Amino acid sequence: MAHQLNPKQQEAVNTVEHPLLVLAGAGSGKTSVITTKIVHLITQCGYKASQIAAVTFTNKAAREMKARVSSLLGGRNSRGLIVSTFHNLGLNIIRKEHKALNFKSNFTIFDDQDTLTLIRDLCNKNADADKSELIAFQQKISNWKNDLKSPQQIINEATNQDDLAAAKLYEAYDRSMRAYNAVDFDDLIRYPVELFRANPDILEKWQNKIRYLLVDEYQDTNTCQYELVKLICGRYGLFTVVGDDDQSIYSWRGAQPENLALLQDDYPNLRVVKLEQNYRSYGRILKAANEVISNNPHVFEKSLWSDKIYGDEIKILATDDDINEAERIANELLAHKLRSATAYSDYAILYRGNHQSRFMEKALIEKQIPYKVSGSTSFFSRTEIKDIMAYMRILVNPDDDNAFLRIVNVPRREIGPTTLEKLGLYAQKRHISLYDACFELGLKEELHAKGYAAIERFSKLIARTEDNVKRGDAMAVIHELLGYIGYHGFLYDNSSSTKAAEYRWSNVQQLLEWIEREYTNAEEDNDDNPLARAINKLMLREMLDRNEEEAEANEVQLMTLHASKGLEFNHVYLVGMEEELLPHRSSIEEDNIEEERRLAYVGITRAQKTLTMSYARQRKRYGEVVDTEPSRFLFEMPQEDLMWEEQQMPQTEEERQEKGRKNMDALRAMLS
DNA sequence: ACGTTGCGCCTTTTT
DNA sequence: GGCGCAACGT
Repeated sequence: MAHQLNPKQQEAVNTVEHPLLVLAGAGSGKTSVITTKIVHLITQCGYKASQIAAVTFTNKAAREMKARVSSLLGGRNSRGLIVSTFHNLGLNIIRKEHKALNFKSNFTIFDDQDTLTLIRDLCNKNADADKSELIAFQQKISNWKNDLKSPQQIINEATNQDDLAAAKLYEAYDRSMRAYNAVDFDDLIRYPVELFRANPDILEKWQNKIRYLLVDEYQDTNTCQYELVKLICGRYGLFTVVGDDDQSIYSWRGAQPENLALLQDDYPNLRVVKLEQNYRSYGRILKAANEVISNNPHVFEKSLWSDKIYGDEIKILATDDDINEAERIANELLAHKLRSATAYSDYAILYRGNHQSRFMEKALIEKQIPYKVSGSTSFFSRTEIKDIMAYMRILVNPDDDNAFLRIVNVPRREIGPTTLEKLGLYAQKRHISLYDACFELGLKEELHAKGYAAIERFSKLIARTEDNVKRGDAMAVIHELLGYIGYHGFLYDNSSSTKAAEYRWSNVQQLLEWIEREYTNAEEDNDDNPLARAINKLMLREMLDRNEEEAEANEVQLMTLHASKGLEFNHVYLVGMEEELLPHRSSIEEDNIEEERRLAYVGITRAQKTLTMSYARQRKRYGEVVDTEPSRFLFEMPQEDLMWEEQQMPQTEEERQEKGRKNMDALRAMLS
């Protein structure tokens, strides 16, 4: 990392009086610029740390930035400095202003899975719908929110029956979310914007609080997020945004790289600084990256250069199939490590989709290579985790019917569909939540005695626990709750093996540890509802890969290309370089190759010293073996810098195993 | 009311 | 090759 800033970087830091756009190519030291600038604002320009906010898109980036700022500031006070994701900033605004927004202080966050179940429930009342349709609705609603369109607007604009039906669904969705006292990810940005637009006094309060705003990865902002930036910065536009249109890989999430160009219209006195010196990659890698991305159209022309050495050729491995690919990557990695005395943490294996990690993991385990898969959100889609989270959410926010339905009969309490349907009708009639309905006197008439008794037992359990949580030691209460409902035993009864049950229980333990940590943090902040705070943070996956020490551990890093953005590694393996994978099939169909090319560009530019790419001639897809073709992006790279490597594969299984043994022996010999 | 089994459906990327 | 979902059996 450059200690001394180059003139362009210095200019970006020193430009304080004007709104500033920094066009920062890959590896051009943009994080240095942002962090140095924060320090500059505090030490040279009279800003208090608490008047500055820096916003990023991922928790990882936020955490790293925070660490770097505080190390740069040394002993100086960084109290009150906001470094967070857009979503976290929005969450904090909503928490502080929940009254003006008509939310109770114990509101909770719905993730995509939760919103999908809600949409399914809403649809089932009208007609039958299949999954892809539901997801389409979900995306539509998300897009409308990101474009700041209200349900009313959408209903008014609808021109045909289908549009109208979708718009009506949006309206019902919005109503339900309010009734649940819940917000989704898009709402975390949307509500602050609506709030600021409708309440100039509240806006002014926040404008006074945040005097200077810095935005990282600005090309990833959507309309709503840009609006939030504009509102907070007001007409003086005291901000620095840093972005690179070549690294825009989130358009599927509503990101509008056009926001880069829009800045010039919205702020005529905008200054633009380009950072074009790359401090990361060897020349050959940078050349290949530049050549690939030159196939895309560009709004801002820039040419990245590097004064580093040229480096080794880029290796292209042609492999037989996905299993063979994983084995050979593992072998390559191991051989390279032994040759160059590097650490495992110098290596990263990058892929297009999460499912690709499985083969890699298997190969790495076989060769006893330590690794870490990062960015996988799958932990939170595990049933045991969703169950416990649902318990937590109902404790925080009893109006959350979604959470209620998930756990009302888990573990089994003899509460079946018939009882629940009657409960649901009753609640609907009175416009109250399912939980509240449990305590209504009239409910007893509607239900069978047995059903009512079961419901009563459940609702009283929740009420009692909720009460105990408020009284004090929440974590002890939660552990007691799990013991009372016998969740541990439930896992053992419902898992295929003891081993599986143990694993699932250890997941629960992990979750409880995270909750405890966030809970303690919230308590130290004197939060009035620490459990709510902790659960919402967990919903934003804030604690994932937070352990910086572990990131430093000696492990090979496995992650998706999306998750790799902003990171760098000495040696990068980019696997699955095939048509229909990268570029992905759906992107080919939607004619959106450009974003896939940027994805490839992001992957290539993660590499500092060596880059190896691989493709498999055959790959299992939907369980069926399919022939594949090498990715077009391989042919877009300068061929004189590539080294295509074929491998004569042993024909039989025995030969293959024999060869594997020989490899291992050779490696062991080298080790000793 | 609950558990099991078999069928058919996808599978991009994330806060 | 893994999920949810529907149908059936207890």
